[in-house]
Amino acid sequence: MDIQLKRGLLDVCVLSAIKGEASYGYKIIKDLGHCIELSESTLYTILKRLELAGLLTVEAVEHGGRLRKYYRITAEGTARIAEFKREWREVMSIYQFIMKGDEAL
Amino acid sequence: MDIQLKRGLLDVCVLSAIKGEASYGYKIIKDLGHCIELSESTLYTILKRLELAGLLTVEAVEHGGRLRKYYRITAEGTARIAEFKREWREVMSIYQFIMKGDEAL
DNA sequence: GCGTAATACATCGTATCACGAAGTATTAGA
DNA sequence: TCTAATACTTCGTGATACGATGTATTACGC
Repeated sequence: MDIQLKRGLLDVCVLSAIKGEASYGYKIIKDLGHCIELSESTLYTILKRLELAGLLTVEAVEHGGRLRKYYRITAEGTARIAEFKREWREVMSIYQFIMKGDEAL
Repeated sequence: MDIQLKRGLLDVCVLSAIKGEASYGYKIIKDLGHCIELSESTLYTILKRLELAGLLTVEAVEHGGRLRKYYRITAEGTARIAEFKREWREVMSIYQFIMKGDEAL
């Protein structure tokens, strides 16, 4: 799918992927793979950005001799999802505009 | 609204604004203003990009002593809108994923 | 035992793109 | 006469998705 179209969705997708329970990079990619594909470099960039913004927290955990970073959503992160939900109404009205005059919406 | 969220919409919005009849920059901004705001620098950048991509054609017309560039959608431009329509199904399924587990969708 | 895939995270450079700032020019109205 | 509206252009910047590449360990097939 179009990269530009993904841009506004990715951050919130990642937040949504950890909103239930803490998760880690590799798992997030697998979980999201069903509906939206993203590369590792993209994900880790996003995770770092979201951490800096305070939307999630990180906790490194030893797992089978390997390091695993668990990401947990914060209250700000949850608020971001709620904000997205509000913005979505605007997005839909733009979609309506684009489709205006088109048969079979 | 969030810039990232706008990104995937802007090009198609502009195409949609000229899909009925040819229009020019200043008018497109006014027409789109109802549902999505964009600055002049943004619009003219988009118009040039869409022209280079063959999604629209330009025709300069003298109007009241001033130059006015009329933009007209091409078959490729119309196809782009149709493609967007198809992509939108994917976007909606991503939206469903984000909202999953949320009361009151 | 050995090679390969899977797991797991990180960094760098690049291309795309929306936008503010600033500029040019004309016309209409206060 | 000054300002606002009309109309288009260019430049620089910051944000960001991604491919390429690198590092390490574990698990599995042969």
